[in-house]
Amino acid sequence: MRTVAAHTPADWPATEEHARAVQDDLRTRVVLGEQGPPPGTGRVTGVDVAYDDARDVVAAAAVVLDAATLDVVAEATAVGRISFPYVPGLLAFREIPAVLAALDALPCPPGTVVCDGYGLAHPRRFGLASHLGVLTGLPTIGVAKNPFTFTHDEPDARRGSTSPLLDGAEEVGRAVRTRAGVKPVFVSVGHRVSLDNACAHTLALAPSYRLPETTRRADALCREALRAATPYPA
DNA sequence: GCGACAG
DNA sequence: ATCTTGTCGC
Repeated sequence: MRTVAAHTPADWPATEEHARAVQDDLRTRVVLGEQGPPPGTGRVTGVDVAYDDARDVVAAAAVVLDAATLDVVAEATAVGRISFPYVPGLLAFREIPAVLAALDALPCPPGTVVCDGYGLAHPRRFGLASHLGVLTGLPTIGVAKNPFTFTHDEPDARRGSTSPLLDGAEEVGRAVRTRAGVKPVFVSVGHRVSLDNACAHTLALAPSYRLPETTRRADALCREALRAATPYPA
């Protein structure tokens, strides 16, 4: 497993206003017409990020799984300085530099990338998963643990049931029940994947727990990387 | 103006 | 995200 240094690009937005302008520019490049790779085939990569705000340290992890077996095929981590404060709607600017570094450190192609957070389900329709997809060209989906500012009806209690995630009358994603009787996860399209396919991927990746194996593995790994790397730079 | 708000 | 032990329940 490889650990690399993550660097915030020199032209990274320093203000919320600038960050929003970047989103409004990049959003035009999201590809929505493709269905994306079928679930259970090829590789699927989970990415996640952990923070130590007090020490200004961020750690990202990318974990590649065999989509058919959910076995870990490869892992990489990246450690750096925090590139942006947490602002609802601007999460990508906080997570992306470290995530890109972790993806770059992988020894193999990531396949479809599963993000912690949203894609299209976003105030400007350009959440973390969409942003990462546009920057990498990879198929991406967003799986979030909370409904953010959106509304939804409770899906049926059985595993596999879904209900629309709504911004007013517009379906921006779906609440997906990955475990019977347990709070659903909130799935949205990132880039080059349809919503139906994103939901199918999510279910295929979560046979035993609420969260997809991709995010569970990436979450555990980035926390470990944060513990091992603090403080940074050493 | 106030409250809500992915991670 | 992060601070944090035990505890109730399937």
